[in-house]
Amino acid sequence: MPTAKSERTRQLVLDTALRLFRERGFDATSMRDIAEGAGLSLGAAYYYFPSKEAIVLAYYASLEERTRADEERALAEARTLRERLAIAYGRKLAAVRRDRRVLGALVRYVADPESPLSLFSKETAETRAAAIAGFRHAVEPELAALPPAAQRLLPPVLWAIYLALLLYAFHDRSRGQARTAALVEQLLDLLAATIPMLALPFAAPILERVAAAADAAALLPPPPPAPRRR
Amino acid sequence: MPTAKSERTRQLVLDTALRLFRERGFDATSMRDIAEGAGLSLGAAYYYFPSKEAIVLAYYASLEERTRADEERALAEARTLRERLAIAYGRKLAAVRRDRRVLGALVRYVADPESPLSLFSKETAETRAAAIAGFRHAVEPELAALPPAAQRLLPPVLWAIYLALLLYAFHDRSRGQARTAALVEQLLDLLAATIPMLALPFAAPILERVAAAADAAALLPPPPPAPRRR
DNA sequence: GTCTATAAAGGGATAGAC
DNA sequence: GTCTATCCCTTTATAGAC
Repeated sequence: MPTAKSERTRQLVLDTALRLFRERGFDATSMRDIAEGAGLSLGAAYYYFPSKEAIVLAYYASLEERTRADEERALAEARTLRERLAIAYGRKLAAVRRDRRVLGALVRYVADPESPLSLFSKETAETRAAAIAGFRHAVEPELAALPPAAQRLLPPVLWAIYLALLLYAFHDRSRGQARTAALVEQLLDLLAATIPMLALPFAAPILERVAAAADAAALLPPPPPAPRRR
Repeated sequence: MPTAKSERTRQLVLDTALRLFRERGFDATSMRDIAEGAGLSLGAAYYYFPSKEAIVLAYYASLEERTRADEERALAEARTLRERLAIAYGRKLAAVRRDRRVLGALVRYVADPESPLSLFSKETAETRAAAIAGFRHAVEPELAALPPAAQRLLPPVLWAIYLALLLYAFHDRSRGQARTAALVEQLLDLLAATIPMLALPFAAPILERVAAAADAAALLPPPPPAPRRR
């Protein structure tokens, strides 16, 4: 059971690390710098965080937690599809905007097949599922009108688009990430216009094929969300 | 000017490193191991390669070079769109299949905004442009029939799909990468069936919008490929 | 030009004493 | 919980042999 003092020290290490990361970048900040900045020994810093990347991960986790409730609330009030998508995409991109350099340190791990932090690892399965569920939540009202294949495909596809957006945002050095913002606006227009079109007859056979391909690759969450008639 | 002997030694370092990378993985192999394995001093290894990642990069470059001509030849003989896409996608994926662990060491850099090896860095612009040109080459015969927006979009989009496939392949631990192979087959069917559909009237407005969004984000190669009438 | 030998700076991570 | 001491790593550097 962590004492209050321990919790304070941990927070001190975290805050110091984040400050240094923001000032100099992740790679240019050593664990020795962090320990010294926090007035601790190197060993003490490692007592709280098993590795340097774990510090960034802790920051990411707290960010995730803080935005979740925020997002739920905003979603409940949103009226149109576009508004709901804007919320789903906007929240975490805002965090990247504020802290591109720090969160960017995680990017290298998410694509690395050997890393437990990888996008597709067992360790991140829960986060992944939660994120996809978030997108499902955002398009819930539209789902019923879509064919079954679209119902299964849409949330993971929105998530994949989100990953691509994140990648773009991390590389976006424009002022205030203006480019990312412009891209998101255009993307939202596009999605709001095209998602309803998935219900049109010509889309069905294509969607079936895409779903079949995704299934062959084990890319979709296994159980189709049991469509029920009332 | 490198002598023949120097070239041999360099190759020896490269071969030894690749052997060890394959046996133990990139991270678990130290430069000391490589030097020792090649019967050289540590300094000699650094004489040939400025860093450990440079060794993997040299391997990647030679791979690229060897496959390029191969691909050109195969493309010239291919008849259908599907065959041409199969060639464009198949070659490098085969290399990943043979050497997932080694090439996987590069994956962490391609998404890292701070790395000069990043997908979007100036240093990799040439490779990027060449890859996109390769996909343009593969769909050349179809392009003329498509609307201008589709002509601009298709090659970079095929390249983006290729990146996603690579990501999938690097994480694919199934035997002989059977999953990736299955996914590619399905994807080829899908692309061969849908690319011609881009010429249908209903597609034009959507394509225009996508192109506008991509332009706002500076995602497309600047000059539209000057369509000329004969 | 091609190396050997050796050292040292600076990093991440760990062991074990207190 | 916190410390010091230590290990092993990458990378740079240097002096000199062939």
